[in-house]
Formats: sequence, structure tokens, C-alpha cells
Amino acid sequence: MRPAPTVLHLDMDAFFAAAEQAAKPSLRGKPVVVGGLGPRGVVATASYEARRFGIHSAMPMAQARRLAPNAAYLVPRFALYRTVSEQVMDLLGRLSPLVEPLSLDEAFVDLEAGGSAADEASARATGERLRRDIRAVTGLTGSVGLAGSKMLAKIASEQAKPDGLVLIEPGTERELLGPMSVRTLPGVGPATGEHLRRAGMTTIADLTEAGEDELVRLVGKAHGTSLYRMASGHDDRPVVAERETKSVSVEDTFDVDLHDRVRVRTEVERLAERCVRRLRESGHSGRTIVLKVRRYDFSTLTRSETLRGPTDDPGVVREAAGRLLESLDTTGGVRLLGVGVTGLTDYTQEDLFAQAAADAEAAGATGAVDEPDPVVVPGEPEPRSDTDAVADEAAERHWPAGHDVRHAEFGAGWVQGSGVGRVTVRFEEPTSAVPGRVRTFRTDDPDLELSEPLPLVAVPPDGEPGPRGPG
DNA sequence: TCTGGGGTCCTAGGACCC
DNA sequence: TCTGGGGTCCTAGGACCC
Repeated sequence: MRPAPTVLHLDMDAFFAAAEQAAKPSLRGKPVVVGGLGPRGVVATASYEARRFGIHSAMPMAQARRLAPNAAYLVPRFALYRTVSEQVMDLLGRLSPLVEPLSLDEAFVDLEAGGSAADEASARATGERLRRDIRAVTGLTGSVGLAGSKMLAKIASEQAKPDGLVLIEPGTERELLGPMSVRTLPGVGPATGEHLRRAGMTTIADLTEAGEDELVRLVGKAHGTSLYRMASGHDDRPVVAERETKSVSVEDTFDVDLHDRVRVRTEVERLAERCVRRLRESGHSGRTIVLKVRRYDFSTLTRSETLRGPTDDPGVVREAAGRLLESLDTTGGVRLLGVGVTGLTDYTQEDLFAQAAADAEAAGATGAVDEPDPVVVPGEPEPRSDTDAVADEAAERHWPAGHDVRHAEFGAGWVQGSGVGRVTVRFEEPTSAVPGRVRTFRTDDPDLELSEPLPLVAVPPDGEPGPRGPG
């Protein structure tokens, strides 16, 4: 706990949905749902308009469609969100060298370490200025929480939503927390919440009254100790700028359960290659390979194997994953497969290690040269799912809902929907003053092509939009 | 039309070593 | 001969977060 509210938590409002509304004028003020559009998709983000229908994150998409059949349903466009996220993180970086991103749309900032605030008044001014700058640069709104600790800053930003700022004065935390639900505390999810409820504790005050020993007895050593501290308003966790990656993983849920062992095997191999691609991009190699299988009944199994040394070799990971698959029963069907690597080592270090190993091998008795690994081309099309295969038969190009397109005659627009050989496009861009016109094309129209996301805010000719520098 | 994808941290048991 | 703890690594599963 610090004496001044100099821990800042920023949370962008309905981030993915808000970015889509900024990109698509016709969706502003309308219910927008971003998430997986397949039969097993879930909601990633719902706009505030969509939340009024009861739609929320992690809800099955099918349920959302029942609640709001006329909402706009869009697939996530991470390239766009990453661009906006970088703009936001840049603004945070001007406040302090200590910025801890939690996701694309959330971060802690240590204002004291940055010298950008030392007391309540300066913290509040900094927070308000940040919100103005974010709106100017990205066109989106974010909510700010300010407090003397991470936990309280986060609770404050939650209270500030949407488009607000809340500052919790140090010294008031216990009376503030007391009546709140235990679920407010970080680390208390559905299971712990239910556990505590059965023990008669629903509010944070109930937790402090129960005492640390009782909580440890109920939920275990580490969890109980931290729960008691949090409930009492004690949280000394520092804002940490650089956190090391501990694992890299990829997984796929299939539209229809897989039954064919051969098919399961080839999917595992493809996942292994995708995982290694990501591993290499992150500059790591790793020692432990993990295979994950979710069965038809949602039961989930993992199997892992630790190698003698770290690898980023696609063949090695593919074979390890294949071996792990042999030890698992997949009768009844497979809903999801995943491959991960943990026990990571910096690539630079690994590079030397691998080089040394290769040298040793070259000097070995056989003198044999290893077969080269299959080259993984970054721009290669993703393996195609069952739904794609259906589209394939009609020789259709793929037009994901919400993606930007450009037409030779009509200009910039986005895919409103597609099916049965037709694609519907709305011709508008982020800076359009009025909702654009809608036209329908054949999916094989040569004048129509997918394009990169456009900037959400007009860039003035003299450079970057947004806040002026000091002076 | 029930339940995504990418992570982190903790627990608990067995192996193994000192 | 019997019995001891402690520490670390590995594996599997589960809770939680965004």
C-alpha cells in the first residue's frame, strides 16, 4: 500500500467491439458482438448496446444470437486491435517506464516511478489527461482506476466503466471493500466463490472476520494467505514491466468431433508445427512438450514429455506430440486438440546450444547429415477446417464477416455477410460521416479483394494525430 | 446448435538425491 | 538395519484471468 493513489489501471471499454464500431460508422450505437462465428464459437466482446440484451464475454455465440438476432456478429481482427493497443501502450509509456500490460486492452502503470504523479491531485489530473489522449489518438474510450495498490486500482477502473475515472483514497479501502462480493477479489472465480458461499461467506467483510487461518484451511495455503491480505486491503505487488514468457501453445476446437485416429494424428502434427512457428517467432526454444485433448464430453486430458534439452525443431516437437497421443484414449470423439511447449529458454542461448550439438554430431562417427526440417512458410495459408472444405467444393473465396475489402469501382468497405456464392459489402470507412451503402457481389468477383484495416482516426498530413508534446 | 484461445499459478504425488 | 527429513524435478489436473 502506498500513501498516494499512484497505481493506475487502464481498461479500454468493450475493446474489440468498440474498435469495430469505430471502424464501421453504421454500427455505432448498435449491438455488436465479436467472437467465433463457428458452431462452437463464444463471445469475445459485446458492445454496451449488446450487453443490454444480456450478452457477455464467454457466452456461447448461439445463445447470443437467440438473445439478439439482429445484432452485428463479427470475427475478431487481431491485427487491428494490436495496432490500437500499441498506440495506447505508447501513451502509457509516456507516463512511466513501469507499464505492465495484462492484455491488449489493459495495463497497470506506476505513476510514482514515472514521476508523473505524487499525490491525489496530480494522479487524477494525469488520469484524466490520459483518457483525453487515448480518445484523440485512437477514437476509443478507456476507463481509469487510481489507488494505492494494483488490486484497488483495478477495482476502481471497474467501477469507472464505461468512459470514466475513479480514484480510491488511501485509508478508505476497508470500508469500501467490506460490503463487496468476494467475487470482486482477484483470484476468486466460480469455484472459490461457491466454496466460500457454502462456508457462509459472501462479502469481503465475511472473509476478514473469518481470519487467515480459517481461509487457509478452506482454500489452501497460498490462496488463503493472499485472499486474507487482499480482503484486508493489503496488496504490495509491484508493477512489473517485463515478464518472461513461460509457455507457448496453440489449440483448435473442431466444428464437429473428430473420430478418425489418422485425422487426429495429422491435426496434432499440424498443431505442433504451428506451435513451433510461434515458439520461434517469440525467440524461444523449450524442453517440455504438452499435448492437450478435450473429449466429446468436455473432459480434458494433458500429457507431457520433458526432453533432455530445449528444442525449436518442428520434427522433434511433432514426434513428441505424436508419442504423447499414443498414450491417450480418444474413443468417443475429440472436440479439441492442443500442443504447447514450456520450460522455455532464450533462443540466443539455445542457438549456441543447438550449434554446439550440431557441431558435435557433425564430428560424430556416422558423419551423416540430418534431413532438413520441412520449411514452415509464415505466410502460408492456415490448415483448413471442415467448414472450409465445404466452401472449397464450391471453389469460393473466403469472406470473413467484418473484414475490410476494397472494390475497384466502389472503394473501401467491409464484409457484412456471405453465403451461397454471394458476398454483401457495406461501403464505408472509419471517417465516413454517414453509414455507407450496401451492395452484393459474386464471391468470385475479380474487382473485390480483402484489404488491411484502415486507421480509426484520420492522420493529419503533418504526422501523428493526438496529444502535443510538452510545451 | 453449450461451453474459444492464450496464458499464469498452485497442488499433490512419486522419483531421486543428499 | 531401520528410519528421517528436505529439496528439486517431473507429471497431471484444476482454478482463474482476459
